[in-house]
Amino acid sequence: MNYWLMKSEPNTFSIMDLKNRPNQTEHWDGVRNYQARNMLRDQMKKGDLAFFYHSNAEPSGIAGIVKIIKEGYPDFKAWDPTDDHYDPKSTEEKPQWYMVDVKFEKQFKRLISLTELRENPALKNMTLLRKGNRLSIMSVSAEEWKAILEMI
DNA sequence: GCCAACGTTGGC
DNA sequence: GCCAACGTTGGC
Repeated sequence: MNYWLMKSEPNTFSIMDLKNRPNQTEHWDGVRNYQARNMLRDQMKKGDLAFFYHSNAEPSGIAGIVKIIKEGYPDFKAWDPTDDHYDPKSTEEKPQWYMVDVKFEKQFKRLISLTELRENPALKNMTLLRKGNRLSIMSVSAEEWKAILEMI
């Protein structure tokens, strides 16, 4: 069982949007970075939990938790020329990009802001807080996961 | 294989 | 809107 953090811009897709989806389930598509792709494809397992992080938000921070309900499979939106995330390098025979399916698990009573996360000494080595880290999918250690839950 | 130019992310 | 930090592209 692994823990993760997944970023989304709430203007595009927020935790409330996920909560309001049929079955509270959605594809986590559109990841176009190889490091993040590898985690989606190879490491995320059914039943893993992930923080839903709101990026480019006011404020940015962790809004809640989702569960991985389907492991990595080809991101078919990369094959659709009319889609914003279309990538001609990806084909059905040789998919370049992968996605997982997630299900809404819970929304925190309040958002834990990036500022608060930075102020927690238990999180000082967290990937999210490292300078220049722009990955949209990150691994979270069990210790970090626990420390964040205690901040609610 | 190097690296400059360009594009993107995302905090502020 | 600015810009630092990265990732990608493509000429050589």
